[in-house]
Amino acid sequence: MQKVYAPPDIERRIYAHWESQGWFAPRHAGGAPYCIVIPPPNVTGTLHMGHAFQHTLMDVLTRYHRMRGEETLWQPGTDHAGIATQMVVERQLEAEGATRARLGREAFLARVWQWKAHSGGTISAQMRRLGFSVDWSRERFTMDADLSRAVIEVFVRLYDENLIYRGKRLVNWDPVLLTALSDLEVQAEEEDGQLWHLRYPLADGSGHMVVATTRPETMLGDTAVAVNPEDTRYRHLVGKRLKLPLVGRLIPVIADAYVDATFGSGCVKITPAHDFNDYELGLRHNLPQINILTPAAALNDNVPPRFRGLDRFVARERVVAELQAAGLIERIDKHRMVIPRGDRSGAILEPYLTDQWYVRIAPLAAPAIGAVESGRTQFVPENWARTYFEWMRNIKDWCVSRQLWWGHRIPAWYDAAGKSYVGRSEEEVRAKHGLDATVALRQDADVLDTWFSSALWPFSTMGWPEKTPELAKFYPTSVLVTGFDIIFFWVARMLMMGLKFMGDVPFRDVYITGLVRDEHGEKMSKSKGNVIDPLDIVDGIDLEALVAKRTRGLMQPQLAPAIEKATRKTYPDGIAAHGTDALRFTFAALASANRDIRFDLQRVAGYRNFCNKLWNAARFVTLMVPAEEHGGAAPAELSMADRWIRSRFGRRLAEVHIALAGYRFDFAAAALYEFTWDEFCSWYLELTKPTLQSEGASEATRRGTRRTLAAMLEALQRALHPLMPFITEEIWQKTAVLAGRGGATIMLAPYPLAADYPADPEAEAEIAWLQGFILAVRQIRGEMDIHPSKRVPVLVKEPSADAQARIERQRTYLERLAGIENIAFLERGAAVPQAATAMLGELTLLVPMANLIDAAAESERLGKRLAKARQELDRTRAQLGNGNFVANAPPAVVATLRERLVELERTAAGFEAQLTRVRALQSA
RNA sequence: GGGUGCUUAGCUCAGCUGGUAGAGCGUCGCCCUUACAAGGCGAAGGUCGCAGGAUCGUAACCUGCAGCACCCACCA
Repeated sequence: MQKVYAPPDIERRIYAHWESQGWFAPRHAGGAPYCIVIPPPNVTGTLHMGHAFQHTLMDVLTRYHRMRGEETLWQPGTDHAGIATQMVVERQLEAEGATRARLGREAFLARVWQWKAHSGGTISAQMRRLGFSVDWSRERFTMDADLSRAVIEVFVRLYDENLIYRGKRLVNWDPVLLTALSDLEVQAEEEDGQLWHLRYPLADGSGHMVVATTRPETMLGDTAVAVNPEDTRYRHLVGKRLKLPLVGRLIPVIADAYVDATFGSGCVKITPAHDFNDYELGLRHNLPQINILTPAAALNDNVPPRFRGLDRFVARERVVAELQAAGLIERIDKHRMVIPRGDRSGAILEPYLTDQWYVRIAPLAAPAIGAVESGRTQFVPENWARTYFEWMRNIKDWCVSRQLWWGHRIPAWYDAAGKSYVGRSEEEVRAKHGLDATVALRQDADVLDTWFSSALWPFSTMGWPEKTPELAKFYPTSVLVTGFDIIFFWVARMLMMGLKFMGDVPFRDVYITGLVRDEHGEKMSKSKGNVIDPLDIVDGIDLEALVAKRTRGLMQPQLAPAIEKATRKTYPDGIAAHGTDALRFTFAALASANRDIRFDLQRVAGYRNFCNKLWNAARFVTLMVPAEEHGGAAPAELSMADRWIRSRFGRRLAEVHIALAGYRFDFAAAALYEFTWDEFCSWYLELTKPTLQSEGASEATRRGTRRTLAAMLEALQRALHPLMPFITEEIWQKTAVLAGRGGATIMLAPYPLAADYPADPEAEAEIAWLQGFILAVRQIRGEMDIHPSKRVPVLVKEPSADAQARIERQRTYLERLAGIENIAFLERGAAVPQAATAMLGELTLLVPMANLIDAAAESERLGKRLAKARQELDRTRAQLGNGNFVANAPPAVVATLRERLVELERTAAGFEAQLTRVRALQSA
């Protein structure tokens, strides 16, 4: 084995092998099914840190359950991501001087498919590099033929049950993308605006009313002015008419409780076609709806000719200017207001009157609420259920039609009169409604919201509406791992659709991960220039390439210099290669509950070092254990250390199993890290050296240690495998044979069970004592700056017979690990030499000072120790002196404290005695 | 206007059902000791945001406040 672990070549080779062997596919081995469906990333997208993070957790679960013998499927696939993908291709066209409209629908779609074919493999290539064990043979795409069929089937069935309808109403309209959006796609942002106070003259010339508005241009579409019915200032005006300025239309003054008399002037202009509240109010009062905008948000022909064709913002200036000129603006206030923007385009949205398809959602939401209430699906952490309930209980009908080309075309056809027919195909529609070939039908031009198909993902990927064996086995899936940002978009909708069409929840658990942020806690985004490609952490990237990557293709190129500067500052040397396993372990270790993760490259470096540590531990084992060790009939005997490490391993495994059952990846990672580094490497490997390298031990004991060494290394690889698949496979391939274990791959080997490593309290107590002894001596050495290669003598003052026996038993280990030349006993009454002192239970350890230790330094050191012991002693005494405590605390707690008191008193007394002696020496 | 999360060592974070405050990184000291200098050994460093309360006892439970972050929401 190489001296330093070099991940890149090893990782690529291993993954290709796993995949070629078909080991990612579910295997029937008698275990229960376990299934995760991947949140399908955008097919043309690239893998970002959030994906890498979430996929790591999914892969940990997948590999863990697979190793436990469960029939495990991680279902991969990608999403067509309607708007996002269409926008990308349109931008490409724009760069070529072409447009979607000029190309035509068919050619445009061909172009998108072409782009998908070209860029669609990026994500899967990245996923392979990160070791994710998805079953590629089942990869799906939301626009595959069978998934599209599922979409149509769902649409038609919902329509047939009157759960989908078409209607003309106000919708959130994106005037740049020229499509309707759902409520969820609206980003409400607070921005600075103005509040214009306009004078509307009464038609009878008896004065005017002042209305306040943030959108003066919409006055051209006003059809009323409303006041609160209780508002005594205006009550007498209700029923009168106003002459709408610039337009001349007569509009009524109406009363409606919606109006807040205390805001603005207490009078509200009503524009039913361009405001959600006004729309509702207009319906209540039978007001006309005058649409004054074109789809691109310019003024249309329903306004006076001089305004026609003006963009909404130009029109605003014109309207304000004309009103101003006419003396109809009372005042203009600054005003903080909420502006709705499209989440993709960033354009200010318009409430716009159009025909759209809607899902009647309340009947679907009710059972989905019930499923979470009853715990059939559980959120982890559970507080996310509150967020879910909050939204679900106030849910509104879902606008599912989009005026795009890229997506699932709505299965509705219209005759010449505009009557719509919904069916699985034109043929079905004609047959069902008796429409022969002479009746011209044209299919609805719109497509469905991307999330409509995503909502079906847990069953559409498994062959629904057919009754497939996959559905029977893997539905409901075990857990969904995703971010809070798509609880509404996706999680809730999957629950609704799953319950509706499969009759059961789509997943048992929903594990909500935190967000991956940059080193300053900022959200990562291209425009901030703080994104990191996970593969750059894995394989490394030099500074120039990183700068280029971050500044290329910016929406706002003027940000490039700042981004470059920040990047050069944060990564002056670029990013070193850390390997996949280190990155994955980092993600797991940072995945605690309820917290975003602030990504810290230093942490990855730490876990890369951990990989190297593990690697070198494996090298040590290969040097110590000969290939022919295993399988021999020769007797073997376990040393205390052998028994100890097995016992410790069992305890750590128990922690890991509990942690993973509760999605505490950080706990699992910590347990394995600490076991590997602190217990296995720092203690156990060191303890094997005296056995294997010195003369004292019997051949049977040496054999026992060699076998334990090999067995523990092997089992440790299996325990670590879900977190660090590559290095563990590599080590396992090289060393499992030493433990008499074989197999084609570690990924199908059984996950170690805690029960196979039962606790051994005797060994744990003995080694704990041994560690205490060694640490005590090392502390003296460290604090006295004794050179590591210098061996020191140790005297044990008046040890009991038991202690003497113990020391004799462990003498070799103590001497070797603490750098002791020789341990001797100081009999009662014998002269106590000048020495540095440590207290270990009832034992006083002395390191004689001759030439080694400076009396002043030891005096200072003892003083510190004594002060610490006294401080604790005081605290313990005070607590035990509290009658209430003794009376009320559980007896076990009191007893423990009493023991500690005795211990502390002994320690303090020992230090005190020694301090007196050292001071005497000093003054002498 | 509702709601959620967070506040613990210089930094990033653990701390499960209340019973002597932990880790990683960083810092300091001594070491290239034959698995590993991407390492070994030792050390320093914390009024657990603030204020009340319940308790024998709280970083942890309750209440209030402050700060930070985020989500939802039709006040023109």
